[in-house]
Amino acid sequence: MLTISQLAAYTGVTVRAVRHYHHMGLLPEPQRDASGYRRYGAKAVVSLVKIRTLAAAGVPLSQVAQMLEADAAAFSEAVQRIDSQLREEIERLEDSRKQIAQLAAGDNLALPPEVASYLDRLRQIGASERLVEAEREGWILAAASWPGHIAEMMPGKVEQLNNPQLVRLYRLASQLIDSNANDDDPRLEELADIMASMAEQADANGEMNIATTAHDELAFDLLDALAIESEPRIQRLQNLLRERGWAGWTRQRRLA
Amino acid sequence: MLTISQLAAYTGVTVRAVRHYHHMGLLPEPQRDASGYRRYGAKAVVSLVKIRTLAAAGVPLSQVAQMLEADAAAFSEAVQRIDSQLREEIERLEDSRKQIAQLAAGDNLALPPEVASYLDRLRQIGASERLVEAEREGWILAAASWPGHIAEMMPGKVEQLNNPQLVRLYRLASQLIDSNANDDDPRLEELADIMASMAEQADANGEMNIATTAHDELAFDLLDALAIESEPRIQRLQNLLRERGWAGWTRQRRLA
DNA sequence: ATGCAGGGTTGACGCAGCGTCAAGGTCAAG
DNA sequence: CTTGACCTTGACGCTGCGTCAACCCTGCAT
Repeated sequence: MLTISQLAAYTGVTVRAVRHYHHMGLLPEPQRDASGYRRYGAKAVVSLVKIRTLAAAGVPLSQVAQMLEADAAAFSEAVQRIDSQLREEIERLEDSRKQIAQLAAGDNLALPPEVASYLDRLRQIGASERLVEAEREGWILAAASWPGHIAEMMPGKVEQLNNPQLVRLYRLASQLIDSNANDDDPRLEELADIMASMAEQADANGEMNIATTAHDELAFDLLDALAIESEPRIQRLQNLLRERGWAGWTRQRRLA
Repeated sequence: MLTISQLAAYTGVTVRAVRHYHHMGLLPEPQRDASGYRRYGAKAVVSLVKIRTLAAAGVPLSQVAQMLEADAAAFSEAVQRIDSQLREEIERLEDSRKQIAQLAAGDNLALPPEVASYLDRLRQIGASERLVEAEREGWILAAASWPGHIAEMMPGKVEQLNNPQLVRLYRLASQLIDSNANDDDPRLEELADIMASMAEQADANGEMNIATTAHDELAFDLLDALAIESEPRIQRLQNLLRERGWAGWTRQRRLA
C-alpha cells in the first residue's frame, strides 16, 4: 500500500497533480487508512501512468477520461482531434513568431516598413525626434484607419519631401516643438504662411478633393485631435490658417 | 471623443479587452463624462493599437508596458526573449504531437510497440481478452518501473510463447479468468502443476537468480499486488504453489 | 410622457493545470 | 518529548479575457 507521495514519485508526477486528478474525477479516490491518509494499490499506479501518458501527450484532462474508456476507433478519432488542435496552436504561435520578427526591425511598431523609411527620410531633412515621433503616431492611427492602404501612399510622401518649402516647414516646426515658444512667437506666422502657400498649390493642382466616407471623416477627425492632443499650440496655428482662408488640419479646405 | 465601444471597434479589440488593459495599467483610464462614461481621445487609439500589436505578436501583457517604454536596444532584447519563449512553447507542443502520434498506433498506450506485438502473440496462442488486458496492465507497471528496459525483454518473452506448456497455461488461465470458477475448481490444481513444473525447469537452467535492488523489490511487490487486485483467485493459486514448494508470483523462489 | 432598445458601469465567476502557501493532524526516529 | 517529514483540506494565483448579473444613461419612436 502506497502513500500519495510514493505513488507520485513512482509515476513521476507531483503530489498536487495526483490530488488534482482525484478532484477532476480522473483517478478514483482510494481508501483511507486509520489516520485519514490515502492508501493506493497497484491499480492506481497503472491508472496514473495512463493518465500522465495522455496528459504528457497534450491531451486536455477533460478528455482523458473518455479516451481511457474509448475503443480503438473512438480512440484514434480522439487522437486525430487532439492532434489537429495541437497543430492549430502551433500555427498560432508560429504566426506570433513571424509578427514579432517584424517588430524586431527598428522603427515599425504597428507600422509597415515603408513608413519606417519615410520617417527616416524625415529625420534626414532635419526633423527633430519629437516631430518624427508625432508623425509616427499619426501614421499608426492612419494605418489603423486604412489598413493595407498606407504602404502605397509612402512613395508620394517621400517625393514631397523634395519640396524645399516642405523642408523649411518641417524644420521650423521642429524648432517650435522643441522650444517653449508661446502663441505670439513670430515663427508661427511664418509656418502659417508656408502652409497656406502649399495649400494654394495643392488646390491649384487639384490634389485636394478626395471623396470621403463617414469612416474617413472619423479618421480625419481623430488625426486632427491627435495633433492637438500632442501639441496644443497647433490650435493657434489653425487660427492663423483660418485668417489666411484655410480651415482644418490633416485635411484642409478653403473657407467660403 | 469616443466611447469605449467606438474605441474598441476602431482598433479591432473587444470592449472587455480595453477594460482589461485599464485594469492591468497598460492603458490609462480616460476622463469620464457627466454620466460616468469613459471618453477617449485620439492618443488612446494610438496606445491601444500599439498594445494590441504587441499582444497579437505573442508578447505577454505583463511585458507590454516595459516594451512600450523601452529604447531600441532594450526593445530588441525583449523581442529576443519573447521569441525564444515562443520557440520553447512550440517545441513542447511539437513533442506532444510526436507522443500522440505514438499513441495513435493501436495497443500501446503507455507501452513501447514491442510489447504491443507481444500482446498480439498472446492473443494468437489463445489468450482471452481479459487475460491480455491484465498482462497489458502488468507491462505498463513494468515499463514505469524499468523505463527503457522493457523493449529488450520482449524477444525472450515472445520466444517463451513457443513452449507448449506455457501455451497450455495461458489457455487454462484464460478459461478460468472468464468463468466464475471458485476456489475448488480442479483446473486450479492443474495450473499450479504447470507453474511448478516450469519453475523447476527455470531453476535448473539458472534463470531464476536475478540480483535485485530495493527499487526492484517494490516493483515486484506492485506487480504481485496488481495481479491479486485484478484477480483475487490468484491467492488460492499461490497457496497451491506453496504446497508444491514455490513462493511468490511475478518472481518465484523455492521454499526452504 | 413614456417605454424600449442599446449603450454604459462595476463586480465576480470561469477556464487549464496545477504551484504554492496556510493551518493544522500524524508518524517515525532520536 | 521534540523534531522533521508527510498527510489532510481549503483557498488564492497565474493568463487574457468571455460571460453573466444587476443596474444606470441616453436617444428615439410612440
